[in-house]
Amino acid sequence: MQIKEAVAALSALAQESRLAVFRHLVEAGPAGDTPGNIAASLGVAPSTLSFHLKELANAGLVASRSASRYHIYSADYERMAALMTYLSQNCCRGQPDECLTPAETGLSACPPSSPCPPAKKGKAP
Amino acid sequence: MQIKEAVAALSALAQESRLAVFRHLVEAGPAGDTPGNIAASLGVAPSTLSFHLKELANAGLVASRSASRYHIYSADYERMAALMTYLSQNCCRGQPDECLTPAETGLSACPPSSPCPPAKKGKAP
DNA sequence: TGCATATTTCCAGAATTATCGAAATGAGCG
DNA sequence: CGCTCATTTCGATAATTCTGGAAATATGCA
Repeated sequence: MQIKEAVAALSALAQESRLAVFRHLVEAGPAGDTPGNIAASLGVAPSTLSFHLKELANAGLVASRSASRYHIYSADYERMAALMTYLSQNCCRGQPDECLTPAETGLSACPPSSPCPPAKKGKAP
Repeated sequence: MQIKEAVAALSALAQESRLAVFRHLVEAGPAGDTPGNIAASLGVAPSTLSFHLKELANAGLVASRSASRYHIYSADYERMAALMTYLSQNCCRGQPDECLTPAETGLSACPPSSPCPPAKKGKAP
């Protein structure tokens, strides 16, 4: 992922309505949901929701498909994971001892490209 | 983490200069860096950088401390990890079979609060 | 104390974004 | 073929954000 794509994805999520939409779709899972349902569920105008869905789609965070006369949007889990990887890339460079451990966060803060050794107990100066 | 905090953190990162600053600090590790160095390294005016650092600090993504006559900013890895956890919360609900596996991403897409079973091979409808 | 340097605050202008009503588009169904 | 409903596009307005120059503040040192 490149910085422009990352900014696009982060911008897409950096807005309360859109973050709510995205989380709604994350919870909906691969089955996704229709704009009508989402708009009703979040209480925004259909045109507003359409604007937000387009933003999310442009950022690659959601995908759409058609089923009968409905459109169905769903979250793109791979894109989400790619964004997370980008954010933590090169963490700990030169100071691996201080890197956050998976146990502390529930997530690995370091992707495979910059593996994170077990934390020791030293403190930063 | 609550939605307002998440939006604040995402907004802070959703800007090219600021994302570059944050990544610079992530690479710098716990040792951090001074505004002067960061501004020179990224080619932005000191006042502009100060504005961005304040945004990142308000979002809790960076911390600052003083050393001699310098200020030193550093990335807050825990906050970053909390944001990632928030983004993937409740993923797969009701459809765990489709959840992205750690092996596919290099990251666990599912935090401990909604553990992600091994993916099977079924496809979404 | 007073100077030098690092950093932040204040200000104003330019650019971008969020919102929703009204109108246009698209897809199925009778 | 034309109706109907779901969704998107258009347009206009309001609000927010990014930017850097100038001035203010802070810190250490002579």
